[in-house]
Amino acid sequence: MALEHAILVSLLEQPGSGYELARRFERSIGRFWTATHQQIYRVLKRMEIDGWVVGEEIGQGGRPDKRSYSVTTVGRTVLTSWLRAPVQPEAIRHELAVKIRGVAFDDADGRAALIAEVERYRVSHETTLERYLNGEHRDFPDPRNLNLQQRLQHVVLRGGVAYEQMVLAWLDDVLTTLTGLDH
Amino acid sequence: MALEHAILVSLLEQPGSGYELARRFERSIGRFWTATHQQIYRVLKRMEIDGWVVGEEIGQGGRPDKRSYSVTTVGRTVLTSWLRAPVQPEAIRHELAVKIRGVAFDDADGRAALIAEVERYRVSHETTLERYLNGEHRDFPDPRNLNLQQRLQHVVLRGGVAYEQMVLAWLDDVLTTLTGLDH
DNA sequence: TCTTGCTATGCAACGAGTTGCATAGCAAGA
DNA sequence: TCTTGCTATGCAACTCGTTGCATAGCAAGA
Repeated sequence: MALEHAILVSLLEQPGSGYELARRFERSIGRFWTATHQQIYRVLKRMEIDGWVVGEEIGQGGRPDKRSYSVTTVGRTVLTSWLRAPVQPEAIRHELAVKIRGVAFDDADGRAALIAEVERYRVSHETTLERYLNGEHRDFPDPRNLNLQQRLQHVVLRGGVAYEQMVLAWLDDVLTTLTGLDH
Repeated sequence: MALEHAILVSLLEQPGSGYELARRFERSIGRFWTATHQQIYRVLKRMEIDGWVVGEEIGQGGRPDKRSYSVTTVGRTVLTSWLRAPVQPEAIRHELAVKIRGVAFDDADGRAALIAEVERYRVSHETTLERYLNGEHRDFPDPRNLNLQQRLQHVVLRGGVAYEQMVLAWLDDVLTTLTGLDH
């Protein structure tokens, strides 16, 4: 129910095609709301029928035409009324936590394999954190001098940074615990 | 695809009925993997057909019979092979982050409403953190003296605590940012 | 006595999300 | 020249997850 709203926010920040939205979801918005291009195309079509967005066919000579979407006043109204609705509690699904508890029922080999997995997983989170920090330096070089939209984007990015740092610290705790099992 | 595995872990820790599993998912396992009773009943049935678990009908005189499930050797094998598979990156879906970015396209009223929402949301996370800390004191009073299973459960719980503390700190950052917009 | 709430399981319908595949032309490099 | 990869959109089939409803008896309190 909320993909629509994430799309509205993204299109208000910058109009664009389904394809462009899909790429943004891989980067910026996708940090806190994932979606594939399939979902996005399907939802965009429904949103256009409902009058939340309008698509404009743009021929590009050679390449397939693209439909660039922008938000209508109806769409804006939908968004603002959603903004005033209660925030739903997040549904956390952390596969690694299940695996950690599950490894109690595996042997030393399984525990060794999990340690290797956690280390690999740790590297990917380290990479994500670096990407966030680079983006922060690039997009917000002077945090004291930002407009309203940028300040809001910045505080969301700081949330991403805090999340990654927390995960890394916890993964260290996990590794210490796992290696300490066969003391 | 992973609900099955969360159920296997939960049933290995303690066999039980679909109903009991649903309650555990509201508490312990549900911290990092949510599921409703509907999902659990459906998946349990499929798991029994596939031979991962066996159900034993237990009459209780008066109340409806319950089916208590436990994990078969097949189920254990399924679990251990899943434990050795790569950890999938988590799909983060954080509605509040979308709303924060969206509030750039709303007026001062909308921003005031969001501040109230964030405060309400903060209280619920404070409650969750307290519940975790109480559980930690109750279940792990002497952290130096735990068996393997308890040490693994403890490190997962510490992850939950770290997550809630991170969220609370970030929400304070969000509130400062939001109230500072109309300086 | 009547209502509320708990244990215990389940159907049916729907909506959300994933996966595989298909089309189609252009650009860049091996 | 051939392959790979990118832009750009979409169908079809499937699985996952949610919501509303239904049944049924017991226990506890108003």
